[in-house]
Amino acid sequence: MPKNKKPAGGRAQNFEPRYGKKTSYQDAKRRPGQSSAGTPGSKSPSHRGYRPESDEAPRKNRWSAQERAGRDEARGIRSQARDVRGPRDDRAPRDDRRSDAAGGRRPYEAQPRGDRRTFGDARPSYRDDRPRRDFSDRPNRDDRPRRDDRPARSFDDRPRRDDRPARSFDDRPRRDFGDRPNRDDRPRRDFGDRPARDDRPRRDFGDRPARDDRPARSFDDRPRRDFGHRPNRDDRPRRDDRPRRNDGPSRSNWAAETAAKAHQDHVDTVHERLQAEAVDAASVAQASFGDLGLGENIVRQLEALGAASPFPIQAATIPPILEGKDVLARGRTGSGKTIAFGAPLVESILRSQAGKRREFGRSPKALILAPTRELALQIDRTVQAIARSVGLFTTQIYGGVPQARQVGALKKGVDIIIGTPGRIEDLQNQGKLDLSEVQIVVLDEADHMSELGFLEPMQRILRLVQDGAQKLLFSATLDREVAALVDEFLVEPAVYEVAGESQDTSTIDHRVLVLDHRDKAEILNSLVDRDGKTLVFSRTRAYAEMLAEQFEDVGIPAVALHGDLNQAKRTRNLQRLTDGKVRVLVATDVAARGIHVDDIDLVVQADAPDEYKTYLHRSGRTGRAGRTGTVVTLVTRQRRRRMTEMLERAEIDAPFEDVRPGDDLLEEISGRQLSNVDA
DNA sequence: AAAAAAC
Repeated sequence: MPKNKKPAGGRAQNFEPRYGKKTSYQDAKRRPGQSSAGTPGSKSPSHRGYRPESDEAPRKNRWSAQERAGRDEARGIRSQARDVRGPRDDRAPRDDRRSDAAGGRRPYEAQPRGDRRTFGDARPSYRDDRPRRDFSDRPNRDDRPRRDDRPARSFDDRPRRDDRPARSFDDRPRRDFGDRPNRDDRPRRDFGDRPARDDRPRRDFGDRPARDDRPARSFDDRPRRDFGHRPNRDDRPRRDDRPRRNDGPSRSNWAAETAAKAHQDHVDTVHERLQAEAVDAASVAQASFGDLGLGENIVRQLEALGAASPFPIQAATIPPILEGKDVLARGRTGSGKTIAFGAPLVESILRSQAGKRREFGRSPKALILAPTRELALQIDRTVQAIARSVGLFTTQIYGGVPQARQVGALKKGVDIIIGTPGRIEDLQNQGKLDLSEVQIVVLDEADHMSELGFLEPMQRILRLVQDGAQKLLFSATLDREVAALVDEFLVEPAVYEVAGESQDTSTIDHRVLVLDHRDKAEILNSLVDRDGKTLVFSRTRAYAEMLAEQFEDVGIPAVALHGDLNQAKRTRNLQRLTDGKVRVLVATDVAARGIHVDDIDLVVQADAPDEYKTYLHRSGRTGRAGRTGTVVTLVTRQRRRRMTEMLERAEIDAPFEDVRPGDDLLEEISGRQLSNVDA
């Protein structure tokens, strides 16, 4: 494990910020349809709204870190080190807590479960241990005491909706492109006018001919392939200086791929650049965050977050980002990408604001975009902590929650916006968000943000930002798919990746179970009936929901995470897994990318993914920061061939094993992790 | 084809 030099600082991304004093503001969670709204929990165990008295006190912890952070943000409250649980020290103790709360491992049958969950929001019934769950939706009740201090906020913002001008996509700016012939040949066209071109060696637009042959963009081919034929070779001179390169296994793989699939075009260029820089990353691995150019406060905060010294991807990207370059970076899952862009972003904004007053109502100077709300929340947890260490403010702008709080924060003035495309565009169109002063834009999961449904919104947003703004694109699977954005918005981007990050050096153990469809349910039950945290992926929302119910039916506490749930439930269910209140989360691909939960040691793909990139991202929910983890993919016999091909594209070696209910193999997989006693 | 992202 070359790049995991400091697994110690490992979970840098999962720390929780210190929360300021909590306020009782909870309108975001209260739902109109909530039946018990306003009344205290029932004293009767049989009542749907039952809430044991003993829950009262501890209940406060129910608020998720992000909710609290968001609330504080809105109220402009400074954090006060009142952490109930330290940033990352909560991990160890949490396990213990878990076993208590969950009652330890129990066989399916053993689980006493009250009435079947009624589906609405509350499926409290079966979990004796967690009655308050239902209340989650209505936070108010519980913490009500606080209400006193703080007037409850009601959806005052709601009304605005009306005044809100409808968003019409028609007026989109991109029209300009009309003149560009490019779409087809798109990439180079732009560069033609751009001066950058000249100095920019890696762009091999010249050879682009490849494009032609490759009319359809296939996502299948991974990006790296490209490197093989990349013309860049020219700039390669650097390689000499950096020895690492050679060792980088990834390189050779790419070369091989390239040879096999030389049809790729411009993207290749980008990638090539990556390799070259990768060497650098390694060479600077010994540098400290301070050496890389970050200020004292930020360095101290990073340390508090568990990031004592920079990971390779961080060492590689921080300097160029501080220099103001546009950067493309690829670092495999769990390699510390959030800090890689978050820390230098804060440092840069800080420098640009040096000597200036923090004015009320100032427009945001940086924008960080993510594909899902959960990821946006998670990124904010890291970036907000860093930003606040130097007096800068962040706010989350994403959908599914009332706008009021977000708009309120914007009115006061924030420095960094972290959010999802839809709401950002929405508020911008309403005139409540001014992006004209944005100096740095980050696209996390950039390749995903360049896919069909995301590309146009991203283009519209980027066009609202001043031309000179710095652009940073990050992803574990960065490939040519980002070309559409790179070509239009980036100038001479530097590309980075960490050498040696091949799947061979991964800490993830991959296996494929071949089964009969009729045995699937039973086999899944066996796999998730374990002590460690398990993340199960399904292809559809309906199946995710169904599986969660199925697991609960056999006594295995489980929650679901997918787009059919309201944001409160999504946030809460993910938090439950993070807290360890449940050890099984069944999710759609909404949780495939970026989400970091410590200690997920088993990822089960109830439905095999269709794309190798999806496979890599889902797998990446485990084995983070050098930890070990297992990924099990269930396939029927008919799908073996497809699965084999996909694994090849992902460059993953995984044994295929036939399995039937009751096989020891299942126990081995499910029990092997963690403190298993059966072993 | 599904999922995600605004209301």
